[in-house]
Amino acid sequence: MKEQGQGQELTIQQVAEMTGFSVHTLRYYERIGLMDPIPRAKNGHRFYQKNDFEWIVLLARLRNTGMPIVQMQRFAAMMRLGDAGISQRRALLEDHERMLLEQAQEIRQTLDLLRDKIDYYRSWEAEVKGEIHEKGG
Amino acid sequence: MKEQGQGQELTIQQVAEMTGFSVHTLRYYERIGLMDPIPRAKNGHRFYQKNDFEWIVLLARLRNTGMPIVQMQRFAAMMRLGDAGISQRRALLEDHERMLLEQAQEIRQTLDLLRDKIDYYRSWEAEVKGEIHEKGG
DNA sequence: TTACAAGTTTGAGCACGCTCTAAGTCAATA
DNA sequence: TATTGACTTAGAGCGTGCTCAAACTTGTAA
Repeated sequence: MKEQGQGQELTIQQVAEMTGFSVHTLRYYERIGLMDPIPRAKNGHRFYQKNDFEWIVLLARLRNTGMPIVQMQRFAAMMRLGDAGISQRRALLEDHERMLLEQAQEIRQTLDLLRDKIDYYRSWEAEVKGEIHEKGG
Repeated sequence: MKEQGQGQELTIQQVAEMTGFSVHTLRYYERIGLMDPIPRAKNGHRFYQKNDFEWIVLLARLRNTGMPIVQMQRFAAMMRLGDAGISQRRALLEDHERMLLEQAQEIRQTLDLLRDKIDYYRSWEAEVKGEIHEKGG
């Protein structure tokens, strides 16, 4: 029995490979309420559907950009509220958007600094090499 | 005795305020070798000089952009090598540069996604509001 | 039918990066 | 002289986010 329904199911391994989460982490996230309970096959194994997968991809993006678990839990809770949670969900995403803009600026400034230093090291290396060359003949 | 030398010294408090690190963290960083030992006044209090301060600002940028402590320790060790450490230092900074470029891309993609969702929520909110308005008269 | 691979659960363990505590020193002020 | 406040040290403690361990079930392949 390789397929359970319309053949759209993914095993936990497959989801792990596709999202970058470990299987441990996927189970952990389900445990702490970041996902609704994933449907199980008769043998107890999870099978993930398309909409589960898309939710996990969203979680991955949020997590990879530094959203704390507790905030993702709040977001998941708002999802369960349906209409009643829309404004809160928007507010939470707008908060994260602001965070990312700040993060992006810090990265830009640090990239500028790094490039200055790298250039400086490069010229220093050239100089040292030049001296060695002179010394060496 | 408010000033110790040319009046360029900073207390640990001042450095903390200026860099965003806590005084605890500044002492911790010194302990674990991220900074050379900071000179002390007769009473044992640290006084930070301009070059100490600049090094700490660099540490702050690296840390704020996600460089792990152990990598900063390697970088600090390379500083102590002088000329011999230049190429390694450049390589380490180039590694971090690459990391930041990836991070920046992840942020851009996530910002796109967030904006889509925020727009979607906004239109959803307008719709729900509209229905309430109709119902309410 | 025996072995193996892939999954399950609950709970413990761990790496990282601080953060705090306790006990003490010192200089300035009331 | 007593108190206050900012600092010192060494070491313990803690929050976050996984990550692993142990014991078990199930389905497939030899």
